[in-house]
Amino acid sequence: MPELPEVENYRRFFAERAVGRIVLRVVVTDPTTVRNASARAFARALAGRTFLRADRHGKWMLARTDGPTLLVHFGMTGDLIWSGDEPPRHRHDRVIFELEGGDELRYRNMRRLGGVWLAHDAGEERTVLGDLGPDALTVGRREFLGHLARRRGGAKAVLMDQRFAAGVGNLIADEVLWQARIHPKRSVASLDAADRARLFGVLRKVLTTAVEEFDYLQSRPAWLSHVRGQPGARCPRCRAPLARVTAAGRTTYLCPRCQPPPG
DNA sequence: TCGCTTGTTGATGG
DNA sequence: GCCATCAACAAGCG
Repeated sequence: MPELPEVENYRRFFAERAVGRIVLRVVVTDPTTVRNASARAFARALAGRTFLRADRHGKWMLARTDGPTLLVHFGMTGDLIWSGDEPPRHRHDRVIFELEGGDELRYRNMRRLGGVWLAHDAGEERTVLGDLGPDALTVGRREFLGHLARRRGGAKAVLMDQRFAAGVGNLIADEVLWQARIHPKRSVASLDAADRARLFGVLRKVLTTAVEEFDYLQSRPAWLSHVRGQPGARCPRCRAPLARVTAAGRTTYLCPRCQPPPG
């Protein structure tokens, strides 16, 4: 599931359910999910701690405690599960936080892409998160355009580069480029001022909308995402059949009429 | 069996 | 050094 909008909703969910609560015990059912500590050290470091705040940067969730910070990446299939919504544990619940009062928060991930890390200070946090660009939801227009001016390469590759703007994944990139009428393989160097301004405005609009409507894939029939991947799908704007190509190494859907190819 | 999946990283070649 | 591509990781589905 998770690109920026999903992770932002996980963050809000975590803030509602876990912030202010004490961790009684941490159960690691899959040690490979804990990435920069042993399962035992990870569990011991968080036991007895209180979750103070939940932040997000791009696709990362950062859960602050009165001890170390818990860093969570959801990969392609990660999720947060609350025991009150789903009492029985599931085989893909790989880390379980037992909270004071008897509730559990569970990190579920079918595939093992993603995981959890601990950071004991700001330096460790930077090491784990890597070289992330500004968060794609909150980046300002000036900073966005400044970063864009220094980049070369295809528009989709740049949008999805976490060093450019953190949080944009394969689906959001397709949606943004389709709404902005920019071909995914178009070189960003070839974009004129109007293209760049449109790209920023659309990115902002798509992300803010998707964050507030968790089921935007279903609830926005005028969006590309609503029909993306369906056999025989047509452009919601002009009804032309969608094209399927590979760009930036990922399956990409676009409208050949609305998004004219480069050259 | 093969191909595909909303992610990231490292190797490789131009 | 930059950029594009591909394999690998991983588990499930059609």
